[in-house]
Amino acid sequence: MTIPKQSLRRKEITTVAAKLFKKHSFDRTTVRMIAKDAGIKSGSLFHHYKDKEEILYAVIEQGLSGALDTLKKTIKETNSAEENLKAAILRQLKTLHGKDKDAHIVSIIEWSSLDEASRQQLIVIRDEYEAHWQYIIDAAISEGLLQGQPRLQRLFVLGSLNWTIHWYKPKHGVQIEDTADEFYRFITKSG
Amino acid sequence: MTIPKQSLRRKEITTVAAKLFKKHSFDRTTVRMIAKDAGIKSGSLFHHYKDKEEILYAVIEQGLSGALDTLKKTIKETNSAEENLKAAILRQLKTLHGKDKDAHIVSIIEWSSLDEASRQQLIVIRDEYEAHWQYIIDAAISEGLLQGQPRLQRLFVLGSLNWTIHWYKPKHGVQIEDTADEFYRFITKSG
DNA sequence: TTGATTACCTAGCGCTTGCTTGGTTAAAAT
DNA sequence: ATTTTAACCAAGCAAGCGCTAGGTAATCAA
Repeated sequence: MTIPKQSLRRKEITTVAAKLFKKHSFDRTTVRMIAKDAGIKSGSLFHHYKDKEEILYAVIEQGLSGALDTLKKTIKETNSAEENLKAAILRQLKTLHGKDKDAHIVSIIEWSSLDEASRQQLIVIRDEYEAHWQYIIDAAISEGLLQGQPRLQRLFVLGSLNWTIHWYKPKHGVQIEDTADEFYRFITKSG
Repeated sequence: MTIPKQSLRRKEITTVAAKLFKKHSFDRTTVRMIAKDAGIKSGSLFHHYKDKEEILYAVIEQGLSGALDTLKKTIKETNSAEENLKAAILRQLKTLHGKDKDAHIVSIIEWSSLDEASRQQLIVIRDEYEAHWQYIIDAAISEGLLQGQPRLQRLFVLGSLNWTIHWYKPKHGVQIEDTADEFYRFITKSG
């Protein structure tokens, strides 16, 4: 049987899989590749997961949960709407480009590789994540930092940030903080 | 032999493939699916293309070239930097969500499915496309419509627009023009 | 001491995949 | 009238894929 949903070993393998899914995509990553990097034989994977798709599910859950936790903390740690927005932008960029990036990037890119049932389960976390962002955006609009339709503002802001996965390359010299600052000025610049 | 690079039939099949690649992704679209929708047997596909990857190449080339032509026309038709920017935003959204969207969306999403050699060839069109956008952004900065580092401004703007492929659903009632207007206000709003 | 549980391995099955080979037919060119 | 070319089909091969079955060794509770 498979059953053990929260073992340490499973988490390790999930992290290995996240790295591969991000590098090669889900479809082009074979179970043999995952097994090799995890140091086991391919058949042994199915002791931990019932099928390959469950590995993707585990990766995406890890990515979404991690990002949600970070976002929650960020909101708690700040006081004004401006601080909130600034901090959330920086956190989002760090989530996408910091050391735990793999799982979260996979959760964005491979969402459509999940089957409908898995998506229905994970959408709960995703919705909560978006709701927290919406809260930040709404507050920013109330303070006059942003103007316009709340939902569209959130989609524009998050879209720009998420799109950085397609072009941002960390370099020594250019810090992610600089990009975050420039982006904050990009979306506000009213005062 | 394969040789006929610009036949009418090839264009038809490429369009069929674009639709499937957008709906199911490149990897999950089989040559048998493409053949069926094109009304031929799967083996016959290889009379028109040397392998499956060449079909993707054809789709992406179609998508990029189409978008580039449209962008060039848009720049010619307008006069001021403001008109230029407004028009380019609307055209970009129409390219992504209008009737010829498939090939262009595939050119964005499946870029990483190409092998290195194909990418090297197509990067020329892509660079020209980005250069035209940079021209529009630079002009907008000169006029004071935007502020900041030119390259980052372009990436932020295009990122937001391209990200709409993940959420925009055309509805009767809400027009794409409204979204374009709201986006223009989102990125400018200095005056 | 025994029995269950966890974590693996060995070996390979069955299926789908991209692609090939050798032919056919109809139209166009000579 | 004959040859060439373009566009297809029929049949199937080889490779790679996800996944399974049956077994072993170590750990741990009863």
